[in-house]
Amino acid sequence: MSDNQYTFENENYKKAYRHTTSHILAQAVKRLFPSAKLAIGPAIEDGFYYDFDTETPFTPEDLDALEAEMRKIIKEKLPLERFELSREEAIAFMRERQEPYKVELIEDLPADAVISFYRQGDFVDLCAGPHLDSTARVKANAMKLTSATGAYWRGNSDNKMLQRIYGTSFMKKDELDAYLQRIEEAKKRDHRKLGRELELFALYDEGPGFPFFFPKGMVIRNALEAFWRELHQECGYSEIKTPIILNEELWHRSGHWDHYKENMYFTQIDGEDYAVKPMNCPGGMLAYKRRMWSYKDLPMRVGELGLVHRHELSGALHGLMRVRAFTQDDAHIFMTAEQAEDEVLGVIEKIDTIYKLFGFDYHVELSTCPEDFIGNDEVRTYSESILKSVLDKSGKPYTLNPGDGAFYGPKIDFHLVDAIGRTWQCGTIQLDFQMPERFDLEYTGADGAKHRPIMLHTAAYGSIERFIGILTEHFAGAFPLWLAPVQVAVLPITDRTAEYAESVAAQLRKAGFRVETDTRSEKIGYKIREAQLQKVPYMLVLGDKEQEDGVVTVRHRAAGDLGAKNLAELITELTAESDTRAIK
RNA sequence: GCUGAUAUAGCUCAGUUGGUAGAGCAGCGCAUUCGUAAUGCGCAGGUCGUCAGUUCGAGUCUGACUAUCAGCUCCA
Repeated sequence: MSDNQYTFENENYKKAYRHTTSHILAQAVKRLFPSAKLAIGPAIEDGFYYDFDTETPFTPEDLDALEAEMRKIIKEKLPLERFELSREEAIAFMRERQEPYKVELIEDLPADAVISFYRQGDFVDLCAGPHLDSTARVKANAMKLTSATGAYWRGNSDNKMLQRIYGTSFMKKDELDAYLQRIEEAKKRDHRKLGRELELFALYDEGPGFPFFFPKGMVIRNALEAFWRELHQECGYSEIKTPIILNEELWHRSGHWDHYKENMYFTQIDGEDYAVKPMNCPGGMLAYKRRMWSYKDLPMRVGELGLVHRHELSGALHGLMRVRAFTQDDAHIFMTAEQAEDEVLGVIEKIDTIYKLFGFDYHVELSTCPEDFIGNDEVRTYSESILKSVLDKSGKPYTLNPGDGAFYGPKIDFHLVDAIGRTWQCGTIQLDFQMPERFDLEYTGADGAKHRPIMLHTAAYGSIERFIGILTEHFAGAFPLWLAPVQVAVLPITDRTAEYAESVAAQLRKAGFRVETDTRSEKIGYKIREAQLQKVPYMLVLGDKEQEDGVVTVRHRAAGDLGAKNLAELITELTAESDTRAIK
């Protein structure tokens, strides 16, 4: 065994350590709330949780008391002992202890299974293990119960809601402190807070899930869209715009009525039923059908920044990350089956280009067809094999996500990793044989006969709104120059240099920069403070000296005072920084 | 949608055992003309989320609704 067996470098040890902490929590709950029924309590990403069935929810005071009890249990140095029972013995054992959820769990295990338990003092739990050998191994001052919430038994909203306690534990207090600090940092970066402070966007009670974008937020939106158009033009895409409201009949044809009705908004026009689009593809199908195409026209790559509306559950809404109206950077590629691999590879490269530009790391998931897949088994196998083959050839590592694809086909998802290590699902590539079938899409082949194309549905940002939310948190509001709502703040020191400041600002504007001039009769320190808080990339401090020498003194929001520069020289530098979309 | 919590000025928050609201910042005015993260003084700003109820009297107590927050479920 290696020396690092007993460290968090060892994933298995970390899991066992936290799982043991969760057993200590359960033991504490049984001591303080003897009537509580045990459900499950695994180790998770940043800690652990345990679900209990209790008459009343846990209060913050309960959590404090439980933490104290847990420390006691650690002090008692209880050994953890494993023992095994047969299925019948195990069920009888848990019946006797009046643990109905444990009984249910055991009943779901195979008949010949050997069932293991762990005992620590008076507490026994059904558990596969492994565990630490003693409660004393858990560091009493490096664990914390973080929250108590409701959670459904077995994650199913038809089941009873249980009380879940979340907690975390580390081997050293320093590590716990660092973890708590990271949570604080995430709070500071919260896009809902920054969006308001930087006047980018906001959500109002009048429109739950329907975000407002203010002028500064629109600068970012427009810059992202401009970049999207530029890149897609280079990659051979054309662009369309399809209607937001379309006849209900269309949604029956597309299958959305059967598979997505619960999430759709409906309306009536002149006595006819219409639906607000939750996805852009049906509109894209109609656009394709405007005329007959030749095999020479394929692959046909068509983009659409399409505004979609989805009725999300009220409790699921979250700032810009989860909204009810958003713009997808949708792209549809109509092609032959032979072209599929090359096209998928092309999209993977395109998405890679976009994420790298923002400094995002990412990982890839392959989701196979779900249970309610609308195609036959042959198509299911074939389409899944195409995506798998491309991923294997691309050499990108990926994980498998069985049954998580769209109702019309399998998909490749891109989860990007932000500046503080959180992941977000954004990009997607979905392979679809079904929509072309349902919409009777055709092209004329070299043989003069009519053939059916297949298609890809793809998105890189996923949703512009969510992407802006992620970018806001990723950069903590300090957007790179090309995205910054105000790129340069011109700050005259006294009224004497106000006119000079205006002329500097005018030249910057002429060079294409977004500039604000602060001519209020405030001290320079105050003006700098405001510009810093607004995370403006560059500040130009202009006093009598600068005016006399015809230069500007440059301050960067992160690098600080950069000294005096010739304005023309600065414009050249900033133009390069902006045009290359550099992160500084 | 479900469980729990919260809702007072543009923002962040006070508001004691029920006796019809206060601070800081932001805003506006005046003075100040200043060299790299907050100049001073003054002014204005709220039917206390909404609707009912209890009470002589409700920001404060009760109920319903709405929104938000932490999760569950779901997902771009």
